[in-house]
Amino acid sequence: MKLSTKGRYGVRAMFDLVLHQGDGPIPLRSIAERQDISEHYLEQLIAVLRKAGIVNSVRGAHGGYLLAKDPQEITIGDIIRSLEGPIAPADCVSDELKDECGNSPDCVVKMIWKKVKDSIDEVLDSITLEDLRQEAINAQQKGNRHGYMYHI
Amino acid sequence: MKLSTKGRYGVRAMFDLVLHQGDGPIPLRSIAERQDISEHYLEQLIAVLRKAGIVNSVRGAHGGYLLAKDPQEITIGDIIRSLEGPIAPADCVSDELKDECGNSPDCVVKMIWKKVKDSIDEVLDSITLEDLRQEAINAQQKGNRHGYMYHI
DNA sequence: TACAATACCAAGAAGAAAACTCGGGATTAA
DNA sequence: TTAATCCCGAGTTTTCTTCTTGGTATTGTA
Repeated sequence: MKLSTKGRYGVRAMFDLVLHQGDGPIPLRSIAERQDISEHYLEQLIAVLRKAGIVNSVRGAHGGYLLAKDPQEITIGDIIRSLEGPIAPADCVSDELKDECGNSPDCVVKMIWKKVKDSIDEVLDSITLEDLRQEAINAQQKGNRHGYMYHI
Repeated sequence: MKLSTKGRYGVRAMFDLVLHQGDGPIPLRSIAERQDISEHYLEQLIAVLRKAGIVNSVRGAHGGYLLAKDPQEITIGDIIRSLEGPIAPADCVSDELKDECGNSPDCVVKMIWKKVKDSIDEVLDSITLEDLRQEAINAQQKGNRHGYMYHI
């Protein structure tokens, strides 16, 4: 039940982007350096986020990436689902994947996975990039220099 | 964010056990056959559950496995954490694993993982084997023959 | 006492998935 | 024209999952 680096790196990269909002296109290299992530690997991840409509890219010199929407319209769930696929502890409660089990709506065990899935979705969909930005600002104003550190 | 077969098989095996409570020790083979799980593989999983104090074993002919506690005292969280380790989307919010990040209590990204972890734990710890047994009985009484099917 | 049915144990094998790495091509501001 | 950037596809390494193999130990029963 651990997220892969895709989801974790992706969230950190988007957090980095929202903190640098307004500075024009942010080059991938600078995100990768600040977050200590392999540049080429992050490139693959951000390509997915671009295709999902979460970031826009600007090519050429002085190019980079920008959030494609307002930060309050991008949820952590959007980011993670783009990169990791549907959040589901078992395939039988995944929106996309078909499960091979009988798919009885009353399966007792399936109800467990459904509850877990719903609770994760609820948390992830309730947090936006704007929320993160605000929290980072608050932590910083409290004098906590590490408040906006970029952790795994 | 998918559970491995360890956690999923483990829950199904324990669900199987609680449904056959009172029938004396249940041989692993019969659980494996009903649940369509490799017997030798399930053996490894149930060994973990035995060491965690969730099941007891009876050796020799007519031996098998029994729940070690009352079903209302065994939560799905107990089963899954035994088999999969701590439930945490990232190591920095795992109880057992040390994380290499700065471990700032105010890390904005870490707060996300913490919320996810707490919400999963809350769901899994709120469901006991007795709950599953009751739901299986209810589904059966409603005439739903598949109500207690053993899904992934 | 023999034997069949069980639990218990350790090692390894095959495959899949994760986590990168590499080498280039296309675009654009200066 | 050049340097900085995005874009793309393929390959590699490592780790993890999932399951298999081949046993040994224990115990009820005929």
